[in-house]
Amino acid sequence: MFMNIRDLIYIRAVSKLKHFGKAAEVCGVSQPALSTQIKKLEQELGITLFERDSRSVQITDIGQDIIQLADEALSVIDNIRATAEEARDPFSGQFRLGAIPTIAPYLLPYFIKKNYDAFPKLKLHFQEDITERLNQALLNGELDAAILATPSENPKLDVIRLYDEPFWAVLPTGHSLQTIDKIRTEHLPFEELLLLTEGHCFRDQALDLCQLSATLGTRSIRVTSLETLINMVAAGQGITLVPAMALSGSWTTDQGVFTKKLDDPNAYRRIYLTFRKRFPRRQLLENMADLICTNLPSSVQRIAH
Amino acid sequence: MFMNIRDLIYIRAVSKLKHFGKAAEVCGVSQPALSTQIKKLEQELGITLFERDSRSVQITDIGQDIIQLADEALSVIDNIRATAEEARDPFSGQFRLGAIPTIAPYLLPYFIKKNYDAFPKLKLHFQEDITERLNQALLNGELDAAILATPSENPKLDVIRLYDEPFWAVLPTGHSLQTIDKIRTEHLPFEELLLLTEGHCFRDQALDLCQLSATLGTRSIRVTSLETLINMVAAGQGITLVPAMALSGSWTTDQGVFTKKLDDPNAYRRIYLTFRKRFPRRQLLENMADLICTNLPSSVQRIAH
DNA sequence: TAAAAATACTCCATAGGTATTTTAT
DNA sequence: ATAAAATACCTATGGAGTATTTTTA
Repeated sequence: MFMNIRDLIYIRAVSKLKHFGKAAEVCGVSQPALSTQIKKLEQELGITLFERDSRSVQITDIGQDIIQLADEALSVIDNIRATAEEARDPFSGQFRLGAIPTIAPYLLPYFIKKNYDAFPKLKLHFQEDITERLNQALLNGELDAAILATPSENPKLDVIRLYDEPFWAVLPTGHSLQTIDKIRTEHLPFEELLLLTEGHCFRDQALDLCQLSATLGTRSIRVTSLETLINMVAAGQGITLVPAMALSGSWTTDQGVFTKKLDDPNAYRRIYLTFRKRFPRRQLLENMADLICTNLPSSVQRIAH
Repeated sequence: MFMNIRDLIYIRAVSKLKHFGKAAEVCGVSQPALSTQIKKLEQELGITLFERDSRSVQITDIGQDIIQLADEALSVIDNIRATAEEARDPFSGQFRLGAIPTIAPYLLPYFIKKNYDAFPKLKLHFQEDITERLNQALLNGELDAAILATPSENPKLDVIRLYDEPFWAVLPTGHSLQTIDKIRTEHLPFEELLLLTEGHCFRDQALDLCQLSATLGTRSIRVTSLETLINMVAAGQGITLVPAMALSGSWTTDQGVFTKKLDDPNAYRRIYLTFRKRFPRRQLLENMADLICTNLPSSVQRIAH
């Protein structure tokens, strides 16, 4: 014996129609079913809601109060259904997307407009941070997905592969390598290599490619953006590597640098959409990944699914 | 499959404890019971409320919204229970009492204070009107009870007998009847009789006692209060009959009238507490009737129950 | 007599229990 | 290996149906 949402619907119907039989019909149940349920509710509450005989139904004072509250409760319940109904569309609601600093400023401009066109009901929120903190945010539910260049090793997370992004060399104009047709990794003067500060995954990826220890390049001042790195190259402070999409702003020799894609099959990184395995709107993730892949610049290689 | 109040309690518990097992314990059910109910609710709503695995439970965005609404709904449900709980006391809430004009001004002063002392939580509302309209108000639920001098013939209504009220003759000082020791009905000069307007039951009761036709006394101007009637007697315009309690204001010969109880076993009227048979707070009616009976002036005869 | 609510009973859907499996750390 | 949720399966409660009775205008 426990008050039921259906009971509230029953007493609301009776209070409106002042007739058990008609109320039962409206509720789609038999008159005895409705009568017994109302009687049970009255017993549970210990009060009489309706004064009734075979001719008429009258609502008691307390019944009036209770039914007003029942109306309130039912309207909140309706609200629950409506809220759920609206949210049932996986392409609606909010979506919190993270991206690392060596991707966000280059990829998102492509992405935002397309995304809005494809999912107009989706409210996108962005967060730019380094891989570690994005992973953290994913795990504690502050983010729904993140665009990373690192395949997560956390078993709670899963990924969709997006694209492969080649590495380009950035050298000061007039550098001896400018005359070489195909620049390979081993051609690079490692002692001149400028890198982002620790924590940025691209730093590790570059070091990895060059088979250098992590301690190298720490002499440099703390650099947290690829733009700054290229500017440093232009100022003759060394050379650097950048991911392909960082060059879509078309750096030219006019600005004191020249750029060349590394002629090396290993000189690329793989970009992933990372998310919690349990994230419920999986379809949204798939569609969003597709959207990203079909709107990439030609400098990167899309991965088909 | 229909959303249940219990389901809302379950999801509230899980959202608080972030743990299905502990939530189940708090709810007093087994973990599988709670798990399956929540899963069914999620299916019914078509959304995921919790992201869960064997290590952790996280609330989804939409889950957060739904649980907030569930909290609202549950608080209204609590309100329903609390309201019912409070109203379970039949001596609380409001009570709308009617009384006829030949009773209300004389009885209620005795009654109000005693009633408040006996039922401090009861909010009394009074309505003074003629019998017919009070009966009407009783039947359509505008009144809970009425003090009448007419035993209701309506089968929906029931009565508790309260007291018998003798009739007194009111005559102008110096009237020939003043010298008679025991005034009997047949002594009265019917042609001098002043009465209330039609609709007042006391008019009919007086006519009935004197075995007069209803047309008599209509020559008089419209009088709707016993006070006025007595003043008219004092002014020498005739004689009248009044119910005993109307004289508790102690009219004296100084004011030009003398009063005498009629020496006639039929010269009284019976007063009833009238109410709908189905009125749920029967105990309150009984106690209120007792209260009235034990606080009457000696001019009337209480009826024991 | 007629109309409506209450009661009696039977049935079945489903909430809940126990035991077990799956999953992830 | 452990902790927790999910699943399987069985039981029992209680909501709903049909038939009938009671009530009252």
